[in-house]
Amino acid sequence: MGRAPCCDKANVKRGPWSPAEDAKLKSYIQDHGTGGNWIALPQKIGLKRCGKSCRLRWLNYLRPNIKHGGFSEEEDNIICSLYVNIGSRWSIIAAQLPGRTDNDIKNYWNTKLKKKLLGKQRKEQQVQARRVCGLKQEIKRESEDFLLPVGVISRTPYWPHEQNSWPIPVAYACIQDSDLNNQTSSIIHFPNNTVTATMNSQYSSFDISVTQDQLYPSTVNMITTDTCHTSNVFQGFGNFSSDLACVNPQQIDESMRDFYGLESMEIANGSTNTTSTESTSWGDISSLVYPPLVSEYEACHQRIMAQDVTFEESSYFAMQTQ
DNA sequence: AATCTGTGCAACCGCCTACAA
DNA sequence: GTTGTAGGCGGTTGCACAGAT
Repeated sequence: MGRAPCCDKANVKRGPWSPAEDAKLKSYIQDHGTGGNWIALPQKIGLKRCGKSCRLRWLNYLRPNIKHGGFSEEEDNIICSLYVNIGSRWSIIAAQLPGRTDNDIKNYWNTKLKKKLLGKQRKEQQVQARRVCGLKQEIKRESEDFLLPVGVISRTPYWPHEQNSWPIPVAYACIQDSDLNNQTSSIIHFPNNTVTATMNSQYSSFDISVTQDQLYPSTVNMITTDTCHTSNVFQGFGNFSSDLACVNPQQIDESMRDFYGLESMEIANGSTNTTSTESTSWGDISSLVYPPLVSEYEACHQRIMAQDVTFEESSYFAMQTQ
């Protein structure tokens, strides 16, 4: 049968640890080690504490070389970078920061770092909003001067969050090809790359290719049951976003979605759909740590190559590589 | 001076996985 | 193969303190 019960929960002390308890636990572990059995440890040293509580106290507070507070700028960057790449895997993040505990990093993130980043992002958004406003007027002016060929979108496309972090397209077109099963291609030119979206009405799907300086051509395919009016492709994308699964193996924190302009990656029915990568071991994650921009670019590129990315992320990827 | 509100952080809770019996 | 606990982890709670009203 199974092991002996963990502890008598009715007879264990809870709440803050006293200095005497700390001293007892620290002294014993330094002399004898944990013995590989946390549950038996408090009884051995006469502490009326649950073994789990002892373990937590040792790991988060009493362990030698623990650092508290005073996170450096470099540590901030590492935490942010890893959070973007792997989410709230605090123990993995802590493993990259000697002397830091997962609990400490978690608290630091929730109470300070998140707010710090949001403040930074709001400032950037304000600047970008002013830019977008000016560009919108410019595009509108230019499109009015243009003699548009059949199929070219003559309206400002729907970008779910263009007021935030979206890349600004410099040109876009919608082309209907009657020779290819009435496929409709939408081509969006960004300053340094091009996103081509081809709608295949037969299979209710989109083929999206992102080309960046001819170096990273890649294709993703998004199946959808939605319908998309050829004259309104971009509005269609806005709708599809709600049907797409979140690519990251964890739910991206609301604030971070906001930070990176990925709010539209909401998941249908409020579920936390993830891809098959969820249970993947992260292995050596050092490449994800630094420098952030390069690692995010590579991670995103890998996902695109694996056809495991949403349209929004493709655009985000395009933006990041500019 | 008293009360309210926000913040930081230690500790707990509940869940999952590995593994001993 | 099954059962049930230990260990580990992320999310949440609750308390102490500081600053604002």
